Amino acid sequence: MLRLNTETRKVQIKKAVLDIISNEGLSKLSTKNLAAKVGVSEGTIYRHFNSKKEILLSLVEDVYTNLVVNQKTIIKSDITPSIKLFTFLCKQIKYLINNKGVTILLLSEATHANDSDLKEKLLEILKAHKEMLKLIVEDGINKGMWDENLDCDAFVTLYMGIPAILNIELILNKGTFNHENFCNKMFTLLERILKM
Amino acid sequence: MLRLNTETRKVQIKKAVLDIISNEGLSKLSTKNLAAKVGVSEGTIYRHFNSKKEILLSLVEDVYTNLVVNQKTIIKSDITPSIKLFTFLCKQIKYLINNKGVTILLLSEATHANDSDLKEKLLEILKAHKEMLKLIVEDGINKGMWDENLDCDAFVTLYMGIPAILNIELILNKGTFNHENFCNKMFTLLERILKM
DNA sequence: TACATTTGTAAGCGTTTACTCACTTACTAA
DNA sequence: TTAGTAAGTGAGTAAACGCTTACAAATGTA
Repeated sequence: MLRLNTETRKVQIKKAVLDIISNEGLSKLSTKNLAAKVGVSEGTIYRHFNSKKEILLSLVEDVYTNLVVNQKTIIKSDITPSIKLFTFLCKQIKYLINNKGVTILLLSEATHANDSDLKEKLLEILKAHKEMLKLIVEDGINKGMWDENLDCDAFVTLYMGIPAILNIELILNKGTFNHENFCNKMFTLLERILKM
Repeated sequence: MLRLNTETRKVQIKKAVLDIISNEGLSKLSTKNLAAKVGVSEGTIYRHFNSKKEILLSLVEDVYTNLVVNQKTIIKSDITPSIKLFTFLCKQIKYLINNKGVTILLLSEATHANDSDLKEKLLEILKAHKEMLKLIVEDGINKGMWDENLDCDAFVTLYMGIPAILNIELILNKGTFNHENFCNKMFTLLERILKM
């Protein structure tokens, strides 16, 4: 009977959640399936979390920390808007590829989660991304590098489509998909919109 | 006891499916909930379809007919590539707004449906859209209207992000979202990419 | 060593799931 | 009028769902 402390188990459980979501889909995320994936009994899951919903909430909390807080350091850094945008895109795509389940949570559950707490948190993450991106674009315009006539909000919306379509692209180009290549191509197109 | 023929009921049931998906989410699409929405008993659902899966398959078949086949008429029509692209975008967005559940099916289920038949059909619709769009772009390039150095595939990928992010935008801009405005804004950005 | 605390388990709880079936009701055509 | 058929019903199924609990085993501390 292997015994691990609750912090270690919590990490294991949340990792297993993302694993199940990305490989089997949200509908297969049952507590039974989850326990099996971690390698413990169902009771053990409830030793460390009070409910299934609490697991997802904790997971989304982690996403906020790892993705949003991390991205904020890019905004603050002292680099050109162009490199900022490129770095922002690359970091985001890299994170979402390494945590595929997150994209599904963000885009499926945010639109109609049963639980409004979870939905609110997920929308917060999306809004935070849009705001950060807007800061980068406005910075570039103010510095006279990008077109001041650009519709900033529209650009941000179009940008957000990139993470939204990522999972589909991963399936359609299975095998040949290249992370860096993808980022470069998307950035090239974005630059064409921004340029004066 | 209201009696309707099977064709009428099938239409009702599939409409109810989209209704539930867009208003309550995929997880609430139970046969019990579905029967209640249609206003019949659960047994009646199984009088017209053999399984829940069969309902979804038939629904996706309809989407292919109504969306893909319809879009093909745009490709064949005798208008400039620019207007073709705009019409293509508008028709697609309009359809997805009127059938919100379709977007969720297309993008959530296509990535990890349990049923591979359904997944395959959904991916087919996505591929068909990409191919049609590619034809429009290549036409524009060949006619010397758009930049020949453009990465066609990358453009198509970026475009597909628009329907992918649509549902999120509908929630984030609830109340103020305007269909025509959205299409115009997105098209303006796309044109900036395409221009020489 | 003694004992409290933390972690893990197996069995089982009530509810919901997709689906079935024996039966009833409405329509159609001979 | 009657017989055949298509459509609808309500009670039921086994399996899966999220979750609980009584108890056992490992660990920390005295």
